[in-house]
Amino acid sequence: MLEERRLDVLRAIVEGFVLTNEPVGSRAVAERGQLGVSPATVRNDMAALEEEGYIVQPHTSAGRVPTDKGYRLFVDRLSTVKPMSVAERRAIETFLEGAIDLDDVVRRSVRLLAQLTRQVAVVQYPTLSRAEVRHVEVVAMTSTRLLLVLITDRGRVEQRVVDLSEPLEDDDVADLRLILGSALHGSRLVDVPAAVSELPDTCRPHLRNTLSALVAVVLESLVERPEERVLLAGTANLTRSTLDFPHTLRPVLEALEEQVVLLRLLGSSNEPDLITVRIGAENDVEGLQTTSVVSADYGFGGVGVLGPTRMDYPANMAAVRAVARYVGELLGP
Amino acid sequence: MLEERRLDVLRAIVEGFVLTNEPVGSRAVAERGQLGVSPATVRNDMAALEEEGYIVQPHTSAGRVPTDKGYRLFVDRLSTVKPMSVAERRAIETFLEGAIDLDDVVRRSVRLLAQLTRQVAVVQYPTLSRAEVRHVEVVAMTSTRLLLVLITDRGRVEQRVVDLSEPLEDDDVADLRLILGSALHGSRLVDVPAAVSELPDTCRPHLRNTLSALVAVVLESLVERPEERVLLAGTANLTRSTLDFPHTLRPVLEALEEQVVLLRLLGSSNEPDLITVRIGAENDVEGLQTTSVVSADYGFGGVGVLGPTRMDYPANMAAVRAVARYVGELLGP
DNA sequence: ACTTGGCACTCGGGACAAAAGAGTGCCAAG
DNA sequence: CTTGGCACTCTTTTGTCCCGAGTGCCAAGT
Repeated sequence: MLEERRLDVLRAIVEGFVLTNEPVGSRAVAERGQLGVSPATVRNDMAALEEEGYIVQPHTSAGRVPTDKGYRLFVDRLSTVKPMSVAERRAIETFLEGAIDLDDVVRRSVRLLAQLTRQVAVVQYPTLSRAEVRHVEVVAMTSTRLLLVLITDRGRVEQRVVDLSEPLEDDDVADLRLILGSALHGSRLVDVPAAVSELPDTCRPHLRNTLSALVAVVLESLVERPEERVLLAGTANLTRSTLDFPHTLRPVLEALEEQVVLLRLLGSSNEPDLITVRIGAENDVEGLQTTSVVSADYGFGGVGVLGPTRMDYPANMAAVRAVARYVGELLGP
Repeated sequence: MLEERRLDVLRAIVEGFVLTNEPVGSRAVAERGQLGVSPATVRNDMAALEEEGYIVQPHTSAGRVPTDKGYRLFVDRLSTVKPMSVAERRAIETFLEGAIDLDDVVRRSVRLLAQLTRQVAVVQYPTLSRAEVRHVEVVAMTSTRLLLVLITDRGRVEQRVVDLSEPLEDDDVADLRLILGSALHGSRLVDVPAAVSELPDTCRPHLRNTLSALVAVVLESLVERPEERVLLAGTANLTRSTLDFPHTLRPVLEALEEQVVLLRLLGSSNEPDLITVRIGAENDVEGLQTTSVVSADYGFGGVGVLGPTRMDYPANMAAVRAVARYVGELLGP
């Protein structure tokens, strides 16, 4: 059927609106859209598209603007992820290559992504769950306070302070280190809970309490609070669309301060190389219902960008995918 | 001389403007300012104050607004840090008490400070330089890659990855750990460079290269890149004064993304219990010339808030001081 | 059955003018 | 030195008008 052209009209509207930030009228669509039809024809299609809820007009004598539903159709059926130029790929590569550190990789990635897309960028620190324990360290800070340090194979270090109910000798500390070390060395973090849960029962009585405390901390820090962190960059880019968000900016900034919220934004898609797009109200996060999020998984965590629903989806999807791939490679082996 | 009343007029103007965000006229000063004089009298004083550059009028028929110089005089001579209520002190205390972790202390402090002042809050992670080395760990990630971990007495952990030019045996790793450990244990971080710089010369030849590499990393991470980090919260509060910053918001957000800039903001004052206020152009940081910063040192780093020059200085100074004190106590022993 | 040009209609926004208000500076008197 | 009065200056508000953009609908064309 002639749906074909209607979709082209929608595409033209989306692209036009993204470009100009102004409602786009039938004439503009007819001319810029490369369809060989007159404005009047376009108007008919637009009426139909509006009927079905893909576009709206802000007021009677204005052009049309895509709705969330319209953008959704656009990304699902009308947009192709536009491949990045060679120059861009090289830029990404060289920019990330200089990283000296796990933290540095993450820091550089967010900044890069923010710069590339001119949106707010979010990058999650590699999640621990698939990492292996490389080393366990128990250090006495005082006689009743231990510092427990887990070092993983990806160069990540987790630390926890443990307060003890009874004081401890240096020898005991060494013992604990040994016990925990042999129990954990080489296990993947997901398997750690199983590996440690029985430990207290099998050790010398006078260490039992202390070991229980340590084990509890290990379990807590790994299971209950996976301590997933994210890094943010490019909030200044929100002001570019300050025209869009006149006073909607505040709730957005507020939402972005919550780590939990950010994690939820990146959360859902665990399949690498799948790009997730959440448009407007599809984000059931308070304050972000006028924004869209494009995210992807790099294998050990997520990366994404956030901006107004009126964003250049193809470009942002491309950038997110590219960065996710590079980060994945960088942190993979 | 009658300077006395002029200062009262200035105070009334500052307080009025902070309160209402609108230029304040002679009538308002006369009424709200509790001085027993007529508007006409006030006008004379205002003319004088304007003459001397403490206030300006945005346009001919508007009230007066304080200049940076006016605010400066205000904080120097007219404002007393208003003590926090008992309830507030208790709130601070209980809020910070729940911290489980060094990182957690910092996180809670920023949030608290942002909430208390309704400004942007900045808290620096405790600087390493006065900390003592509690433990040194060397872990082999691969045969040519080591992870070096320094654990300090305040529960802070510094880590660095070191790539080696030649592969290493497990025994060697243990040796290295021992050598570094005995050299560093107990030294204050500032003294570490001296403690390690001679090490390579005194050890067995076949470890010399590797040890040099490690030492180089230690030196670099401690001296050249002190890796001072800061945490930020409350950026959303900037939008409250979006009326002040119509489009000045963008450069501010941009500036706040630079760690270096934030460090400079907290930087100068190393004396605990001294509150530093930098007003408007006194911040020689690009983009922050329309903002003021109130900061203090808690002993191992700085805390502060940033907001429009039109801010409630006494209240913010009180909050910053209170938080700095609590954080200092919390991290002190 | 679509497409198209024509046409009347709606509305937002810019231009302009007049009026209202706020606040000042200055002066002359207390 | 203070104060009330007053003229003056600007900004802000309000109101009106008009233009242009864009639409919807219709009747004619293919």
